Amino acid sequence: MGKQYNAQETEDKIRKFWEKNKTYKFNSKSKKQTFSIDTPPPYLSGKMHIGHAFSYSQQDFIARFQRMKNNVFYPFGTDDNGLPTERYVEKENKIRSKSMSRADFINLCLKTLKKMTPDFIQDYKDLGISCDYNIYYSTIDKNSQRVSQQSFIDLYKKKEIYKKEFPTLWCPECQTTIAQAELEDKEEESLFTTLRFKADNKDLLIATTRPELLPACVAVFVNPKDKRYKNLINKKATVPLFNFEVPILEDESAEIDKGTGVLMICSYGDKYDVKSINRHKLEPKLILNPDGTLKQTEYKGLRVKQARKKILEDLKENNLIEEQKQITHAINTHDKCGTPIEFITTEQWFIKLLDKKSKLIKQGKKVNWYPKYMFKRYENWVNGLEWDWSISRERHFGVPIPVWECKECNEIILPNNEELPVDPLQTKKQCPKCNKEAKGEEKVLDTWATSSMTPQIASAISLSKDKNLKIKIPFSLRPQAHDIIRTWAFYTIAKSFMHEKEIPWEDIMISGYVTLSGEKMSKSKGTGIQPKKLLEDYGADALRFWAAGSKLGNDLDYQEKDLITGKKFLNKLSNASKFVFMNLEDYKNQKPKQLEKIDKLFLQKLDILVKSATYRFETYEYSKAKAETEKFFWNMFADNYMEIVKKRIYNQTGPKKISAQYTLYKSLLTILKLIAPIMPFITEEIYQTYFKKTEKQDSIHISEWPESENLENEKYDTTLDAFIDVLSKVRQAKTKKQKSMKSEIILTMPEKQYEKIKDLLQDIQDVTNAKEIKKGNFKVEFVEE
RNA sequence: GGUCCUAUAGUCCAGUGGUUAAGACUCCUCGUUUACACCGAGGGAACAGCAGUUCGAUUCUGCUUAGGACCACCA
Repeated sequence: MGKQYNAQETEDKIRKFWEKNKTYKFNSKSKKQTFSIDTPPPYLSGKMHIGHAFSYSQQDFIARFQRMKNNVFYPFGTDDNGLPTERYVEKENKIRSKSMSRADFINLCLKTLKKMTPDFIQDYKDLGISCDYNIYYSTIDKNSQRVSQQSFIDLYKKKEIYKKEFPTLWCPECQTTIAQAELEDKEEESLFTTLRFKADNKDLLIATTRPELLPACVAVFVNPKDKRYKNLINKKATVPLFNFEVPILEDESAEIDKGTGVLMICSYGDKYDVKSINRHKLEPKLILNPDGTLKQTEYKGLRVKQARKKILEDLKENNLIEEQKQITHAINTHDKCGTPIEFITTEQWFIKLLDKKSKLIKQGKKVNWYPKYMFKRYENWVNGLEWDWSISRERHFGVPIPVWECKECNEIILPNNEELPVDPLQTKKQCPKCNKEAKGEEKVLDTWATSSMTPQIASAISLSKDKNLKIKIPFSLRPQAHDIIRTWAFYTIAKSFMHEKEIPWEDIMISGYVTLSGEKMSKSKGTGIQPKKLLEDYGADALRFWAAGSKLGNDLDYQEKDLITGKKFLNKLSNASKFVFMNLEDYKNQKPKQLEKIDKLFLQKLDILVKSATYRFETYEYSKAKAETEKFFWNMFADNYMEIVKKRIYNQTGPKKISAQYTLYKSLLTILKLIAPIMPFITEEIYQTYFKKTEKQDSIHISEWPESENLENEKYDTTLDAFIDVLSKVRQAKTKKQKSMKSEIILTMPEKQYEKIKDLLQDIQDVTNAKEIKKGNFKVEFVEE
């Protein structure tokens, strides 16, 4: 090592060392307790994002800490299921998925994924994420498909799954059902038009933003308390332009002062319509095709927006518009493509959720949330659920729904466990009842239906590698970001509850976001910050150092200066280690019979740090562990202790020197271990360079976490604090006089102070370069040359 | 509109019912070359506002303001 620490070079070397030694391989024979982590599988799309670097670093801090205490099960997966992958593969291969068979398209996806996966995973390895990459799954691989299909079959048998024709949230762009969790608000400009309906030969004014749904109008609502319309109740209204009659009904949900107080119910404009139509048992008029075009009338074939425009023109021509104004309002869109959603009646598969809301909240409560308040978000979401989980998707790429339906008697046929994973479009089945051929289900499962099984998937993978190895549910930990509490965390809890009657993990840690000048980073903002570039410029340790800068769950502003600080820390650590071992050449790794008092006091301080840092890591407060260790190292160890022992090390021989050497060795090793989870590369480098020959373990990351020596009963000795106080005063005096720290002095201190540190007089003399120490009023005199 | 989070130097970020309110970057002064100028010593600089609880509030409570997240509304 030179004077300056070269992160890039070292990290490259260390990375290879870990790979060669299989440092992070899960040890199935270990007698230690297993700490199992339900690693988030990232979407395999493009390069690693700074947000990923942030949250994966945070979970890795915990994984590495636990690895030094327990046996860590830390798999790695990629989420290759679903629309983003489908889109990516279509683009990459310049094809349309619907123009080929499902099996062919899945194969193409798998081929494309295989090509890009290694590069993608490399980013995580470069960051030092310490997964066992051999315990790898893709959410579309055979094992995942099997687990996912088993889940479907199990829930079907438990009568938790049903099929129903129902107006569901529909994306006309992706042409598939979506779940409530996939909705995203979007502000949109819209025309708010007040139309002239007719009732009792008079105008009945109704406002709407969706005139294209006029042909689907099935009723008009007014509030029973609304005096204006009382006489119209149960009469008929005529729909403008289309000239058919609909009933005027009273409904308490109609708000008197909203719009004109009258509203039209169409099939279906929004979920309010869906509910209203059900409540009043009205016959829906379905006018939308799955591709978002209109069915009937002369507007047939027009897309929603085109139809709206045309109908408005025609309304205007016929003088049926009373008023029109521009408004902005929020509309629900599909989070994957931003297309406004519609309600379209199709036959879909559902998992029952609404019947177990309170039980799911109870399950959520059993999980330890870090930070605690994140549970509220879970609870709010579950309380707000309005639909069961629609799990079928009209897509090509995904886990096939493993059922056949008899064409004759509609009997549902399930596959046997040995057949899984199965594609019902590839395998033919006959109805056991009527012997007729059954039709394979064409739909695939919602991606969350599969990724909500990650504990079971990872567990199955490990079992396939080692027959004796069953990773139990609940896992120890789920790490994830807060934006997917309502999806990933929620669905996983729901699935484990329905399958195992268990919580999926004991703890859940939720990381915050990376912000830029206080604002949330978004893909649209582009953000020129690429982890890859940062790794090249500053190294993974520095990036991780930054990621350890905010407490769990908090957002953190990205600032380049924090990486510079990290880099400085690396340099300091590297240099301090160099100093220590320069002075340990004649040290035989022996514990001295008698420790010098100041060494003992210093080790006591170190012990307090160990205790605190351990507690911090155990409760996921890695940022505090890091801050405390960082401060101790720089201030206590480097600036104070090292200065204090310099002279003794240089000039003394025998027990006094050995005591200092022992203390330096032990404290440096301890500090390295405490900071190793945060900065794995440099700590490994120092360990390999200096400690390896005397320490047993091959890698610092599988070495024992430092034990605190249980000083509870021992009273804390404040002598060292008093000592440092004196030292600090002397330094102050030297600075004021603009003298060198090495300048020789005569030190006078009060009786009380003198008595307090009387066992450490030699040390204070050494570190302050005092020629003489006297009692009296505090005074620093300089010895002139 | 509802729920939740956040508010500390120019910037980022700790922490506390009584503290000289910590650290980093920046700024100023000085020092230093047998670990380190990516250094050392020292200095300057902060508890959003208003009320309440309290002997005492930056810390607890309420409100206000600002920012953020999630949800709802979208006639």
